[in-house]
Amino acid sequence: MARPRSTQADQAILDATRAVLVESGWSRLTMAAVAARAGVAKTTLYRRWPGKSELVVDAVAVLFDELELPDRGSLAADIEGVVLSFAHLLGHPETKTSLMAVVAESTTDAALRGRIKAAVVDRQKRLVVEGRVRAQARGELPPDADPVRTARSVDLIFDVIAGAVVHRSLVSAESVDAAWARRFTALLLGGLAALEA
Amino acid sequence: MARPRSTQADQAILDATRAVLVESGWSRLTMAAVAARAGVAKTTLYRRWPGKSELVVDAVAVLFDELELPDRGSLAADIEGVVLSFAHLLGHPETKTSLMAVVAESTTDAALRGRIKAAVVDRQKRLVVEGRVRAQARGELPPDADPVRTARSVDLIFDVIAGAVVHRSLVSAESVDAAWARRFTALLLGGLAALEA
DNA sequence: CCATTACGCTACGACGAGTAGCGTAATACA
DNA sequence: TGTATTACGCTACTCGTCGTAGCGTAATGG
Repeated sequence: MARPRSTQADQAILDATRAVLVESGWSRLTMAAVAARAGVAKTTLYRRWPGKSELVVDAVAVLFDELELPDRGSLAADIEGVVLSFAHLLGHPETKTSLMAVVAESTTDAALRGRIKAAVVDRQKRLVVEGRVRAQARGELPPDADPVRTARSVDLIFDVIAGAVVHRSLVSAESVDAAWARRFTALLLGGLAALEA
Repeated sequence: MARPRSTQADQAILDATRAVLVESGWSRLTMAAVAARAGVAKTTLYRRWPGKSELVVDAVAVLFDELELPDRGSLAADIEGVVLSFAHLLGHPETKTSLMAVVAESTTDAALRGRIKAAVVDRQKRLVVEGRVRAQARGELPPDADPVRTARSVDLIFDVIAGAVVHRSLVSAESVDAAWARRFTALLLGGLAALEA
């Protein structure tokens, strides 16, 4: 029975966060700058988010939603495709910077860890599930037997794909190009065959 | 023709950095605290390292040197072993916190990226090379043919192993236990067979 | 013994996180 | 159409940390 929060302000703040992130990177992103850019008071930010990390997680999570899995005709082509689009996404400064920054913060903050898991990790596992279903329809993979076993496989594959791409591009600091994607896919496909056997 | 820098102070500073890291984590690690713990003046830190990130990279790099690859009799057992010891290392707060923190910083700092690559990544690739040589001696893998191809394989395998373990334990926030290591190893071995074929 | 450099110390400026308090605007509900 | 209730903007503030300046002192090579 009172004034509700402006959803318009929410949107403006998240947009502004991404914009400032692109320009300044994580370390030089200040709450004051976000507030100014969004056209709201700094206090409004703190009324909605506990701090910088949480704000950035929410602002960045949607960026990963642009990842899709168009049907490229074979499991191999699908994997190569998603590897390359994930790498492309990680090429954007605001994505890599903020993803790593919030992951780093999360190592000493359990609540933040949960937020990342819900907003990014669990949301993107859909890609693995989708690719799997499609491959099964094509007859490239056997149908699911045990649901527990299936869930474990999805988790494993997700960590292998996402982990390898992130590690190569951000830690090893080497480019994820078509040639690398092809070799990685060959490795993964061979592994999948062994796993399902 | 003058007073040289105290190497003893260098050591004390690096030790202190690790100690403070354990107690406070990255975000609450202050240069003042490190200086106090090391028994030196804060200015002495800045005379040697440009900032916090560079100091922490140097302090943490040596932690990864404790990783070894004892001969467990088979390639599968060797991989499982190194996966588990890497996961164990990442279990220590100071390792995971500082590794992620410096990687995050490196996304906007090319010099730091180079420092990490030299001090951590390139140093630890020895593990992959060693496991590979050992497996070849056992006849589990074919001998090297093309050196370029070999180098690419080493890079790929390194990113897959390190990436998957880091991603699972730090991003997905799930534990890397013996069961997971076994499944991951099965996947990787299957992939290696396909890669070498 | 002397020039040179490192070191410890104190003090300081700059900046950003996060909070408090107040007046005002917007909305649900009666 | 009021009226209670809550969001909002604004200003001002505390607090902590980074990074630097300047100075006197200690250690070392020649």
